[in-house]
Amino acid sequence: MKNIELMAKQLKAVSDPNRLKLLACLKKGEVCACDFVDVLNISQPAVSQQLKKLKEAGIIVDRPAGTWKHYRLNEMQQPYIQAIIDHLDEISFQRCDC
Amino acid sequence: MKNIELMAKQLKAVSDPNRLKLLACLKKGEVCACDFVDVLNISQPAVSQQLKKLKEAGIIVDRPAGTWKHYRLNEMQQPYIQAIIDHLDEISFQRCDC
DNA sequence: ATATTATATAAGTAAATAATTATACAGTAA
DNA sequence: TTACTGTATAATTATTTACTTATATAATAT
Repeated sequence: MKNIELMAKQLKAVSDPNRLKLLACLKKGEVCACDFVDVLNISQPAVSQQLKKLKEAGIIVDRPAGTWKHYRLNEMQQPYIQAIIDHLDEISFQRCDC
Repeated sequence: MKNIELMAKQLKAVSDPNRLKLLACLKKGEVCACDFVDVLNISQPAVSQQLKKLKEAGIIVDRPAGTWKHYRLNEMQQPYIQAIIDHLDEISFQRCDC
């Protein structure tokens, strides 16, 4: 895949309000997948699908933790993705007890 | 419109290979709309529609010049858009005689 | 005025997107 | 084992997207 195609794919992954909110939640560190349902106010499968897109674009990574799955930002980002993350205001939310 | 919605709209405008190529062509300065048809290898109306999306997102501006229309990057960009432009390699192309 | 040229808009279409509900899968606990 | 819980996948649907061709608009030239 050409460079510009890869860039377009990554940008497409972040060009959605719900996925930007996911990134905003992740600015402080790891978050349990279950917490996102209340933040976005969409169904659990929808959250799962959005997380998948960010993961496939290499922007976030996951870590299984028993029944749960914790997500965090990839520590290495393309500069243009990092600039987007930097520009997002953090979103605070109610955490589950996992 | 909330901040994050505006951000998503701008990012959506640049999350397409053809529109990224348009920006890459514009890095050096003004370009006549007609030149883009050969660069993207799509129809003239398709080019016109893609330029419109970038313009509506505030990323490029146009300047009528007789029958022609010249496009250039907006001099003020959001930092996350500027980072994308900075990351693009310039594209050189055959210029028309307008 | 008409003809020509560059660009924009309209209408239509195939593919992609983002949600939904239903179901499957995986790990933990009894 | 079975039951329960968190997450992922499948199937469906409405909307959006990015083209196409055809047509309209606007400026220039004759």
